[in-house]
Amino acid sequence: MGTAYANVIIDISHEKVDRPFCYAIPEQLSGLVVQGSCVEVPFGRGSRLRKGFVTELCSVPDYPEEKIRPIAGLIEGVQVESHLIRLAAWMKHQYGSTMITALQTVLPVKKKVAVREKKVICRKASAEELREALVICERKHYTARARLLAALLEDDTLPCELVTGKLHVAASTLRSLQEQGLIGVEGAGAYKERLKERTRETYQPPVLSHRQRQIVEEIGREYEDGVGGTYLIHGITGSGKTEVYLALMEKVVASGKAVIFLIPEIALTFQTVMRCRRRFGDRVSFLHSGLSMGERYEQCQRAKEGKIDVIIGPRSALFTPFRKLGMIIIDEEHEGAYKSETMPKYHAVETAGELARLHGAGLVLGSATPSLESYQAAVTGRYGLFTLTERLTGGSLPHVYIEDMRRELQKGNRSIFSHRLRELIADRLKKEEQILLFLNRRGYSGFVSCRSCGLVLKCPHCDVSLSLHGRDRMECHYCGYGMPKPTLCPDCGSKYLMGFKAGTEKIEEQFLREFEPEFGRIPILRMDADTTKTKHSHERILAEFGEEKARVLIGTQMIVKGHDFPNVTLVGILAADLSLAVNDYRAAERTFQLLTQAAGRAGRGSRPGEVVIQSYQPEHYSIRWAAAQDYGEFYREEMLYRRMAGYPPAAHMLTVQIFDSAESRGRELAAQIGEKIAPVAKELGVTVIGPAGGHIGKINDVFRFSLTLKHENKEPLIACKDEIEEWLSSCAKPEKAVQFDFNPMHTF
DNA sequence: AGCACGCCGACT
DNA sequence: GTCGGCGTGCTC
Repeated sequence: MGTAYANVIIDISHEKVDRPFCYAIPEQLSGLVVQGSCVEVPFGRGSRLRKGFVTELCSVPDYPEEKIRPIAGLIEGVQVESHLIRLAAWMKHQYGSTMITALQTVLPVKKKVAVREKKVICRKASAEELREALVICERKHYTARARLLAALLEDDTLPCELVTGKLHVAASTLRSLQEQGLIGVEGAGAYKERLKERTRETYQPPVLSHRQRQIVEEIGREYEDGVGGTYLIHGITGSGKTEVYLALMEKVVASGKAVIFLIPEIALTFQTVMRCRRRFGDRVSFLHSGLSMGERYEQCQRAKEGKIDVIIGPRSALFTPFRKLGMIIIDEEHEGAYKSETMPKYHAVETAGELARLHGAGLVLGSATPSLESYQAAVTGRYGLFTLTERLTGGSLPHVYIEDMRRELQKGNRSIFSHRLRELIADRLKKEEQILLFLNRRGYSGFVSCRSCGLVLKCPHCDVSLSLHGRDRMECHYCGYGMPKPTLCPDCGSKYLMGFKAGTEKIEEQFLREFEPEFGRIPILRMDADTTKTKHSHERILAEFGEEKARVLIGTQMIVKGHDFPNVTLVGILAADLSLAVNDYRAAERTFQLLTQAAGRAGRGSRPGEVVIQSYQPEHYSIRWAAAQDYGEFYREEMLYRRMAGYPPAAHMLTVQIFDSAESRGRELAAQIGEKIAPVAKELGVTVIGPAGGHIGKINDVFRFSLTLKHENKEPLIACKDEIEEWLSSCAKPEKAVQFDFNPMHTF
């Protein structure tokens, strides 16, 4: 009898009860009640039965035993929530967090500020009866009732929030009036049942290429056979992956099941939205960060009621409560954005795998530069692998030049543009074709340093340098702290305090200096953290460039993701190796992905493109294979290094992150955790590295420490995590003090 | 959410 | 005093 109790989350839409309650499992239900079961439980003063879901089974109640009531009954049938609860439990186990936190990330938002299913109060009796009742109420000084009845004599239906709000009528008053049969409470849904029967435009899907059709047919066949497999579509940029996704989506929707389509948030372009709208009409829904709680709630409702077939959104779209899920599609599967930054730090690709398993659904991953994890799974046969190697437009792959910047320097070229890039830029400026200049460095913004003593101005709250914005303002990218740039060095008093401009800004300056004398005024757009601060500036800049309002676009990563500029025939990649400099096991992979993507931006139209990669270490394999557009060779070489060093996906890794506002206390906690797991780790053969200070020692006045655990398999690492979690709960540490990150995307 | 408890003002 | 409205807080 190990599981005599069950934690139950009551199915009421309110924050205050948005947590599990403990109930006893009666003997006749023993064994039948499982995680995710839908049960009836007595809740609240009057032992009214309410619907709830079992989140956990436990043997020891965490509540005074005499107050625990038994579960009244089991509701049969699979509810949408059952799958989500089991998914939450899986996430808690895999990534570490409390069950409540896992549930909160998975279960649809309880309405809170939501446009609560707008209810209306309506008159149920005749005006005559109402007037009589009103007279009685006035005599008895039932002021609230009188107010309501008087209002109902004016209008026979009133919005509920107006009644309970402006008229100050309590819910209990409403109920007693309802029992008297004077009023009725109705959902507004029936009230304003205006079905916008949007006649779906007769849509002609584009003709698929032979290869595209092959992929759709093969995955489609397995889908119809209920295989529930996982597939990786490795397709170069412009090879038409999206059309494959859309065709698959249509197949699944036609079979009566729903599709979840994940995209990295910034990749949701207007074109994607329109393409889906045309095919799925109002049965497709989009999820993005701009949605209010209410809108999100409404989408969940629509999904639950089966009014939506397709949801498109970032990783959180995974938790859309579809009753029947047929397929999950993840585009740009390698993107770091699919890993959650908050607890539980889940990876959407792995989580999608589990969700698909629970539903017996298919999982389709797509990328031009698959993550090593997915590609390994594909080549070892766990995933079905499909490749798309031809550009749809028929356009050939761009010609790629690698320029060794060390040699440029030897030849006396001290400019940031190599000789070849400069020639090609001049050529494009003459031909009126567009140029993309990509600086391979995220968040490389300017800093301020003293020429006299070498001091770099740092944020007082974080262990990072302040970046220069405009002429004389300094800001911290991590905590938002800002201050004016001092005129004198705060350390040595020297007046030679220099501001170094952000990378993109400097390139713009140099570009103009070198080319304006010859070509006159050149319209340039710049895209970086500085120019994309306001809300839609990101889209605006890309749109302007697309409309050819500028000849040149200079930017960091954000300019290379999924945008088609047919008139771009030259891509310059400056400092290709900058992303290799970071101390991170994924650096080479990220460099390869960025370079491949950037190169893929050239020659998407009818004219062939050229790409110049400038680097100080052109012999590096990630640069060489990116230039050759050879993913397979890159994969082989990179896997060799990962295997040698024991990094994912060759092995598994867990970073235990420790946060504390007091440095010594944090260091001590890290040491304690290290001691605590040492025996377990030794027994399981887990390698423990650290404790060590975080790569950035302090962010927002919170100090950071970490331990890194490695093992060939994931299970021993999970065991270590469980051990730490158990110890932590026994000494009542705040929940956020220790966090777990399995197979991290960045060094901590 | 929904229900009880308890305080407060107006009446048999 | 007592009745009922209305604010507050708890529900395993």
